Amino acid sequence: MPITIKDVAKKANVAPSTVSRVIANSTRISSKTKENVRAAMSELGYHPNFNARNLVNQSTNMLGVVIPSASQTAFHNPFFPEVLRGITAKAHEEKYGLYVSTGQTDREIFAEVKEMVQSKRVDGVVLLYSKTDDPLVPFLIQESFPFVVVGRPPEPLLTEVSYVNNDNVKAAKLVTEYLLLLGHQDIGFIGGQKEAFVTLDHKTGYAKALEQAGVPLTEDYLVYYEELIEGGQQAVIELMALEKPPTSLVVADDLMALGVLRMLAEMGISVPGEVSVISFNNVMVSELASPPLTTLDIHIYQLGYKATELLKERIVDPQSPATSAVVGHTLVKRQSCGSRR
Amino acid sequence: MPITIKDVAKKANVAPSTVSRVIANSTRISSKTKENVRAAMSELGYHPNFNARNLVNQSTNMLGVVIPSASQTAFHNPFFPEVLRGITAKAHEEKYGLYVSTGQTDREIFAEVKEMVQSKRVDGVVLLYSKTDDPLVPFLIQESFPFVVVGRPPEPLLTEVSYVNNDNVKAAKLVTEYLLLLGHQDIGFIGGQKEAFVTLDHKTGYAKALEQAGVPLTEDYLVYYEELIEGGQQAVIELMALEKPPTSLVVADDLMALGVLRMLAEMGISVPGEVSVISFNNVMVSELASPPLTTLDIHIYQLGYKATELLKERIVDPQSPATSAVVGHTLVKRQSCGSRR
DNA sequence: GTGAAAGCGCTAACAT
DNA sequence: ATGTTAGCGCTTTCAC
Repeated sequence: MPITIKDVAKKANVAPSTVSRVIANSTRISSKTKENVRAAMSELGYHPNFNARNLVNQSTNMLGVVIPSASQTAFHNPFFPEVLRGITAKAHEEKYGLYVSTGQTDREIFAEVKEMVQSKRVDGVVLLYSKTDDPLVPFLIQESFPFVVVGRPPEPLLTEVSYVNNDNVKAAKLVTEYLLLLGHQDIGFIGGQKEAFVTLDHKTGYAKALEQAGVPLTEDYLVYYEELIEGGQQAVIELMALEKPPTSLVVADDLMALGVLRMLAEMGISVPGEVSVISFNNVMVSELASPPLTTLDIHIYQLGYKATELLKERIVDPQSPATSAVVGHTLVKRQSCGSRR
Repeated sequence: MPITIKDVAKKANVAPSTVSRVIANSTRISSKTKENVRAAMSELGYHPNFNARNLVNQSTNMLGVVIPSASQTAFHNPFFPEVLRGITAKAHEEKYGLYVSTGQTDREIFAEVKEMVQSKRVDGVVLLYSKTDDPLVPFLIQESFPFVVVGRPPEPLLTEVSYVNNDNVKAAKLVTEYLLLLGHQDIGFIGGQKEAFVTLDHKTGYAKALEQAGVPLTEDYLVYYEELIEGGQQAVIELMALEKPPTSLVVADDLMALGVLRMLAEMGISVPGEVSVISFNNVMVSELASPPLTTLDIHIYQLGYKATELLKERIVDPQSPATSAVVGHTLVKRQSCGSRR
């Protein structure tokens, strides 16, 4: 039989409400009573029951974190642990608990989110991805439930939802320009999942850079695979089999790039001697690749941290307009890119 | 104003208790009433409020997951995402939600666990580590709160707490013997955190193998560092500076081993030509090392999955005796070990 | 088979 | 500054 607020009240000779006020540290309680009550609390080993508190407060101090359905694979990509670190840090600062989704398929996840929203398991939701035609975003809007997405929502909703993102267009443009300046003309583009906004944006930035440099875009140079080692390997096969294979590669993700490097090595193609490789994310392993990967650091941790910050705002004031934040990027030059002159 | 059980009751012309029974799918409700009530529920878009339910049931259907305090760094080690995958999978099967700890220091974590236990935020706890003199285990025992540890508890508590572990002694013995059989005599031991039980066990297995082979143990060959790239690098410096440096290395963790490989490469020492390296865990990146790491797969996913299974048993029947499970290991031979003959 | 009513542990008017 | 009281939304005896 656990100790309740009533037990404390009795022990301290006050009303339950007084105890409640002491817990909330209300200013309208004399410091003497506070002392007494606190003494009684610790003497009895009292601890507030969160379920009771949640029920009356209609909130749980929990944040839901939704990891994409590819999570079996997703968790293999260091991106997720890293965003999680950022989310965790801010959540902890704000005294929020984290409820992580465990669904394995899109349908399961949708059901789970629905449940956590409608059953009020959490006060807000962080979506760790965004892709075209995702049902979650419309659902959350319709329920007018606080949420934030890491990445960006579809164009028409840009002003309606809070999100934090990199400027992926600019990012892709930058890396492409870097390759261009190194003298490369034949630049392959190894994109990630085709439905992901980040992929679309990368493509746009890549195309812009080429256009601006007056280099025609070769459709054959555009390939799309999952952000996994295997994806990178397959992409290389596809690209290197071309009549005129590219001399440099823009790769959507470090992990993919590792696959790329590996396949290239197997083919006896030297990096950066014959082919240059540049990728995105700057996940830890990119440093350990051989050669160490030149990559664009997108500040993943910040992404998570900022997202949680925005989410908190929305929870505290649900009426507040949707806001967004752009996290910068920085080029980390290592040894996978070489000059073509 | 959310829809409550009362609204449904009114709509269906029954009492709230009846609705409750329908939710619980009680057998003592006529199927006709069930139909009616369910119709009313979906028509109104009713969803049970978990906080209310939790309050009366005195449970939350949540599992707490405690990640070690080194989590800033820990999350960098793919071990954690991988156990999490296992936990997640089983939790989802059993319809449990996951509440992950967000504390950054040992003290914060302890406070957090205390809070989640005493405030009944979760029904049980998974401890993702175990080290000597950890206060969490005694605390949870004292509170007689259901929990399970991944790894092993201190000897005296072995029968009191549920845990799932590898046979780390045997594992370390195996890898050491492998090196021995390849003709190595001078085998360095790069352990992880000194307080961790896994480290102690590794050390024991290593020593056993040497003893059994009649090879004297050289104290200088034993070094301990954090399970991180940097740790591996420093360890190599320490070991290679010895008058008679080892010709092979048993490394506590793949990530460390990457650091080892790297530092060795910088020193111009070839692997496996001059020095052989073998490690534990078989985390994805070990395959991508150059040379690809020979490592002992400890089935991390299984560890998490099994742990959750045991935890569930304890929650369902808190009186049941503590149980434990041992997860096997398999040697994954790749290219970082060579013969010495 | 179904309803009435009490109560899980807490908070927040409202009263004093 | 403190006590009284009425719920929060649900489950569960106990009636009938």
